[in-house]
Amino acid sequence: MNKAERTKQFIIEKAAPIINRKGMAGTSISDIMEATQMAKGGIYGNFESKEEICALSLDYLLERIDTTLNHRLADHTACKDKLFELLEFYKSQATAENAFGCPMLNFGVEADDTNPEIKQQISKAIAATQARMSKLVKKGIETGEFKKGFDAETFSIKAFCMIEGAMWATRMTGNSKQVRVVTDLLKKEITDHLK
Amino acid sequence: MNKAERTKQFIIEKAAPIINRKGMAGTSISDIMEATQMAKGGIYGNFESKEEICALSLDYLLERIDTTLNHRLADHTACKDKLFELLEFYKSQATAENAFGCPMLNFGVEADDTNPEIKQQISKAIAATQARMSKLVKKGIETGEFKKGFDAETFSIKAFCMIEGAMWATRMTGNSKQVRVVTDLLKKEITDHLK
DNA sequence: CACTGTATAGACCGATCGGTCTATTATTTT
DNA sequence: AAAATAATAGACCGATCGGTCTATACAGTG
Repeated sequence: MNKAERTKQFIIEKAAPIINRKGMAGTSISDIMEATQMAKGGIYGNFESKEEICALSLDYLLERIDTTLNHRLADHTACKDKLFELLEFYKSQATAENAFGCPMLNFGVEADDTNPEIKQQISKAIAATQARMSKLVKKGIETGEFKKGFDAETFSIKAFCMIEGAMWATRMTGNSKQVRVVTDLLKKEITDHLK
Repeated sequence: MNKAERTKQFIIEKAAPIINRKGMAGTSISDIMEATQMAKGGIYGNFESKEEICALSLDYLLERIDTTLNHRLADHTACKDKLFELLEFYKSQATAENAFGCPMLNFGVEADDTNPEIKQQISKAIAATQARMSKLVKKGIETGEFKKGFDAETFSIKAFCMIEGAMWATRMTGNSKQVRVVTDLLKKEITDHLK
């Protein structure tokens, strides 16, 4: 990584959490200047536009979640344990002090009706997230861990929607009950499908 | 309603859908000027600030959903039918051409971490929405329509999170499957709890 | 119809927006 | 170390932001 690439990465790492928190329209270049302690020319020497910074920030946030999740799931062998770990991860994200909501939801809600490119990024991320869960269920069936009646696709859609909705509701109401009820229900459903 | 009140209402009715679509930060006064065909002085003669317009727009959107839902539910007597109608309403909102996502979600995501007043409005709306479902389940148990084991609070939390998540996911992916799967699952759960 | 008070238009304000450009400073390469 | 190249600072740009103010137009009342 040469200087330019390192600087680019540095700016994205500083900008991404701010954009996730304040939104794309709500974040100004001066916010990013302040966070990076760089002048405007320094920023624009590395990016074409604010839009590009937003898109790359979203990529960065999504990738970070993906790798974190990959590492955590690798600690377990049983599909049930992997699914449980996944649920715990999202639950912790909803209540964590330093987390400011799911980037998919945050960027997606703003991009809807205004930014087709970002919307496309989100659409892919949703598919990938649901596919991860679906694969875990399917693999669990293959290995004989889960009953054959466990519908992978239905479960992954349901679980995804419930988790996203619950993380948001918990943040809004300041009440962790929402996410707790949801993760408990999903855990029970997984357990019920164990052989 | 005198002139001032009528004008105020008129502005909110024009502004609310725009703000719901483009966001609070993403909507400018000039957008509202264009939609209302009024000059800046005309707008600011009726409101103190853009913030006030946003807050009142949110109130308007929430109330409109509330009254629409009240009317629709009044068409049915059985709690099961009321719950089904409620699910159908949300489903139609997710796929409707003229709807631009749930105002609770749209405003809430943006207000999180930046606008405590709006966040408070959303928090109350979430509680009211869940309470509506919870009451329908409880009433159904009282009237002997539902089995006693139907947990009203758990169901309302789960259903709410699933619906919000699914409406959003359907809008993002452009695939109505998300909301279809979710409403079907919830309908099945309701049916399963019929005596 | 005239009078009076309210409501609106639109010029105007300073601040800030995203973005550009050049002089200067770092970093590489020789 | 010197020369060549890449990267940054910050003044600057026009456009637009939210918001104010006053002259004018309108509505409601006698």
